[in-house]
Amino acid sequence: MRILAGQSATLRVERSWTVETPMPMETDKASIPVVKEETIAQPDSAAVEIKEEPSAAKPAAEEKPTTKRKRQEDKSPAKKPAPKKTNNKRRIGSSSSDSSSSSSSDSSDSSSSDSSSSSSSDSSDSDSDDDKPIAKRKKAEPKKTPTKKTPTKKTPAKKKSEPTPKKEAAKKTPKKEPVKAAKESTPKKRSVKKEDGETGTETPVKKKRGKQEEEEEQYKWWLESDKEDDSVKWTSLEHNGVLFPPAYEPHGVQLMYDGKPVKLPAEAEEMATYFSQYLETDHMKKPQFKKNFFKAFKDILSEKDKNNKITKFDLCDFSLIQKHLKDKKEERKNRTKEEKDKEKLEKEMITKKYGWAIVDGHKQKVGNYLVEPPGLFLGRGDHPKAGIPKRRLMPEDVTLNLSEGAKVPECPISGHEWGGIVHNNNVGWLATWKDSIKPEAIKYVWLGANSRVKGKSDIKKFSTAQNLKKHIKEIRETYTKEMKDEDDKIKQRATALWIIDHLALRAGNEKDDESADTVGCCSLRVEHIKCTEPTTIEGEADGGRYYNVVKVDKQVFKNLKQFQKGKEPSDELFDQLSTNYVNAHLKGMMEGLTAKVFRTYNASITLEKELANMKMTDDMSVEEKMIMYNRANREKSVAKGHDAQMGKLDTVIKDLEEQKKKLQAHLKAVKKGKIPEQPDEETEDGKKKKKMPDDPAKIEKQISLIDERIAKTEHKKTEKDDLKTVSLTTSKINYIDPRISVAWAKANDVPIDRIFNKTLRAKFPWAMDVDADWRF
DNA sequence: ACGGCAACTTAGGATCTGCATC
DNA sequence: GATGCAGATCCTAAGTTGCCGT
Repeated sequence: MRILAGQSATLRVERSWTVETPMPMETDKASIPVVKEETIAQPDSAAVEIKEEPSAAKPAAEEKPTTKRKRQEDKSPAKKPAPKKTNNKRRIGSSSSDSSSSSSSDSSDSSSSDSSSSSSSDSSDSDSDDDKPIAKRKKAEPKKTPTKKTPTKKTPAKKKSEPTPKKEAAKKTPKKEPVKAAKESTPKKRSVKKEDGETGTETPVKKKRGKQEEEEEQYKWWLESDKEDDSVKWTSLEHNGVLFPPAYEPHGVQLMYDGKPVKLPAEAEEMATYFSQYLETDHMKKPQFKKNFFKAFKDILSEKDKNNKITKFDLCDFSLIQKHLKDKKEERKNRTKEEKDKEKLEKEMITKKYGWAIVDGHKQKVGNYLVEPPGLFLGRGDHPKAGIPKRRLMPEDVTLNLSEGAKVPECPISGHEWGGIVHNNNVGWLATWKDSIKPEAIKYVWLGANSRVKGKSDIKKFSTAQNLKKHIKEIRETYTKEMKDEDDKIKQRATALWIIDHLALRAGNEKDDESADTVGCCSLRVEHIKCTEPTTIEGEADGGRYYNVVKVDKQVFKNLKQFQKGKEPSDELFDQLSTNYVNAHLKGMMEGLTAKVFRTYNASITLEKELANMKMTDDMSVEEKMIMYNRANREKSVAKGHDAQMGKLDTVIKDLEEQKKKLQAHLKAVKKGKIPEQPDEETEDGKKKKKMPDDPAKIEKQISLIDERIAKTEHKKTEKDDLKTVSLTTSKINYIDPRISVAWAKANDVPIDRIFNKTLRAKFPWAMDVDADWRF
């Protein structure tokens, strides 16, 4: 099992966060051991043992059938597809007008471009500035339950996991919200936008293209006063649906089975092809992956050919297909400029069509508009379902969400129909479907990270974290006190909170055994915590175990011991807790507070503190200032300790050392006059292993070469350790309030683009306006 | 008060890109 | 030009949380 990722990061982090914590946990690794025992506690959080998974086969088997079944059902389109009702004509086509793809690349939206040509689009941009009003303006007509009804999610339909497609709505009653929405926006007009465009009338006036192109780029939604109800995500939504990957084109390359070429049926060939692309990856090290794949492969083979003879994985040789894939890749790399340009153009056309949605009159980027292509499931860790083929999605699998009046996008695959159309403005997704491998998993197409909907929720996240600042003292005092409560449940809760606060462990929901085995706070098991003497070493990562020692205060130490007492290693440490329970309690202490808020809060407050600690002087160059900034950030990212890249270096070193040992042994033998037999071996990736030379001098030379490489790798490792900016991006994206960095940059005259890359800037446009003295 | 599902966020591997180097 | 990298970006698995029904 793996401990939740976040956690590991946490550990180190803690150090920095110390400041704020009531009980300072100073400690650096070094110090740890020294501390007096009682105080110290060292929960090792994470020991991770990789556990082997249950038999892979079984899940696979079941899965498949399901899929199939599902497919059939889907067929029924259910739902009335198009509520189109009124007018609406499509803007769709038009929008595509030209526009620049280029723009797209740039941050926000380049929407402007299009304006020129198509009416529709332009309108959008122009709107941006002024339009806000526009959007709201009319809307009237659909009055009826327009959006309202939307709320119905398809939910009702589904009852349990029935594959039943969506039936849309069961109409759940619209909750009141919708109502509200409706009334508020009295004037609303629905998708005015398009109309405008089409008509070309009024709106255009103001839009006047000219500059607009440039200005429009930004729709400053964060400046809008928003009294609107949070639960209503839009009043009008139009988009062009989703894109499906092209159908599989058989290449005819054969599989070698037991030394003989076999022509595979297209379906099997497709599956074999997906598998072949992973031949040289770590996925091959997971037996489960191969097992699951092969089971599915055999099934499809026997379905297509009653006399299928391919039954043993070990007799399959995919190298021809692999070779073919490599050739194709090579070919792609060598495309001529014209070919590349042509492709680029095609891509732009596609983006133009699918990459945008019109939300309340504003053109906003869509996230992943391409539905997940078929392929093998790549679970992380030792996932029991790794390697199972994900089936190809068809329009029938997909439900779209758009305005009631909006035009329903044409189904991109002829002869097929959308699985359903809903009008739910209480949710932010544009399209959804069920995962074929994990039926309980639902996939979505969302608006882009820089869209209003996503941005608003980001702001909300950070303001909740800011709010925690006001309550943290009391919360900490409370749980510190409660750690001594006689009621075990409260005691557990308090202890868990301590862990969540200090270690940034995730909440830790329950999971079934069909999932990867990871744990978070509430699902920690007795075996994960080891309360040892102070001498334990910290941060030892080897093999599959992640080991970490953290100093905790006396009470926590005592409590953990108590909770472990009398339990089996596999028992839950906090047997009385559930994430629901813990979150409910948190909510009682502060509105909107949940376990994950602590991570955001701690990460943000720490950065702000670290930045404040950096002594900045006016004569520093930007470069020097950046060093300071990175150092402040590092305090946190360092927490990560061994990350993937470091792990890789470790592996390299280990491999080299092993090789060295072998050579040394070989050398010894040779010197003694016996030359050992060296069987033909194959390395994992199927390449022939080179035999070791029998000449002592050569062997020695090889050894010294290896020594050199080891030294080099070690050096690299140190360097990396030092810089460790790793995952900085992640924290910037997810946890740290961007305004902290922006304010710092302004205060120190550092250009924003030195701190935030393009993606970040696009994601946080709302943070760019803060003043230099803004404080979290 | 709980469990399950839907919706949404976050993490981290896979891929792509641009750039430095050989 | 081919290579190798690292950072940016894409993609989607795997979390969390709210809500709703029982």
